[in-house]
Amino acid sequence: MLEKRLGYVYTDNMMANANSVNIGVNPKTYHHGDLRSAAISEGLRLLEASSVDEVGLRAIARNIGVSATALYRHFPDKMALLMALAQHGIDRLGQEQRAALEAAGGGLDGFTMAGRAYVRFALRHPALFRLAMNCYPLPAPDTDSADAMHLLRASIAELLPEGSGADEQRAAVLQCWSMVHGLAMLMLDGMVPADDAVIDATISPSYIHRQLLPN
Amino acid sequence: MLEKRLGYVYTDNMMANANSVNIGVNPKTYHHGDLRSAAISEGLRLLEASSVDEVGLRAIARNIGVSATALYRHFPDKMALLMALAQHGIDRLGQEQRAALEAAGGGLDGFTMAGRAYVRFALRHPALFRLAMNCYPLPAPDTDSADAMHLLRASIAELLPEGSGADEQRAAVLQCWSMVHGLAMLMLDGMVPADDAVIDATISPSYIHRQLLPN
DNA sequence: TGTACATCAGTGAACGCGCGTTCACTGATGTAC
DNA sequence: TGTACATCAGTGAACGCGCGTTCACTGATGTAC
Repeated sequence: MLEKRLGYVYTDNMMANANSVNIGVNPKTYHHGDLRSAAISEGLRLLEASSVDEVGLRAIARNIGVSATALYRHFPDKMALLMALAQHGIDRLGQEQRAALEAAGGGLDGFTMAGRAYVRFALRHPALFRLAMNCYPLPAPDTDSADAMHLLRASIAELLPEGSGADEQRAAVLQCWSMVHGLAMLMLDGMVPADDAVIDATISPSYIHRQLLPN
Repeated sequence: MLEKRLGYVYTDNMMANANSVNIGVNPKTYHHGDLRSAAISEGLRLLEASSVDEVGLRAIARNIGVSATALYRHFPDKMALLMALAQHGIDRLGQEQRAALEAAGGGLDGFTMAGRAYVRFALRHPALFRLAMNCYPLPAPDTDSADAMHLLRASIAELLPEGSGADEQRAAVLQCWSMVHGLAMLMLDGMVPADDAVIDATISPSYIHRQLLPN
């Protein structure tokens, strides 16, 4: 029994998560990757229920049933652990956006649904979303570096009227992203009620459509 | 000498700020209000150079030259102190927006300038802005409670085409506020370069104009 | 005018807390001979 | 096949840190008589 051998006290939930995280891990480093993914799973779980600054090395280690120092075999320091959590947040957000876009068949409606999915993700995972936004590095301005960014850019390019220049495209990208991101933050901070109907009314196809009209 | 009598070690800067904060204070509670405003001034000063979680009771008291416990004569706890700082942030932001609006003579241009002022304020006072957004209570949805909120609502109402309904107005308010707020947050978090030209290109009269077109 | 006294904004010591990180260590694993 | 050995993921104790908050206190202020 793996649990016994290493002295871990895994909960079922953690094992399930750890397994999903473990997919594709090099068998030779399986044991190594195991505590690492358990830590990340527990970090993500903590982020669901707490704010970012309640998630630390000690808290994660404690909940995993492992000494705090054990984590230093897998992360150079706390920052690295948080970065790993943030990366998961970015990935999940990107996946949900892409799924929403494709479920609606792309186009104006798909783009709208992707925006709504962004806000709903933020509301469902407030601490994870905040952490991801705080940690994610500045994507190079005009490259395909960030997945979600790329998706956004491609969708906008597709929707803009023919003959639109790079400047117009850039402005449209920022306007859409800002609006969606801003709505998410305002709702997270309690300045706007986190109401589903409000999301739909604010991020609407007609809004996007107007936004993409030629100047 | 006030400084000597109370044993405070005020810096010039603090006295200047404290005085401006003190305007209108009841003379009977002047001594009382004095340390209170010194604490707030120092808190605001610290927020200019640090992140929110480096600003605490002890840090403020230390910089003022006063024991940490002294602050408990003026604030029931740390939260109350942070709330007071947040309120100053809200007030200053509102003032700068109003000034920008009026300097441009209102209308579409004034509204645009107010939006840009919002983003620039956030970039100039990142920690204060974040604190204000984190602390500020949910304004009642359709009242005049929040000053900046009121300003925004009134401007939008003025700019919307005649015959627009309450729903359209509400949506337009949220769309504008979200976009501006989102741009501020994206720049604060380093996801978009904090570039003046980008602000102007993103928050433009033509964008606002399109946004206010009838559906 | 002088004195006794209540008020109350300050003090410093102490509390308990939880954090990130370091250190020397242990003991199971799996390999080389 | 059996044994010696290197590796390295774990351990628990300890470090220093800074925090918010409490406590009993002190001493200047200004008032009532």
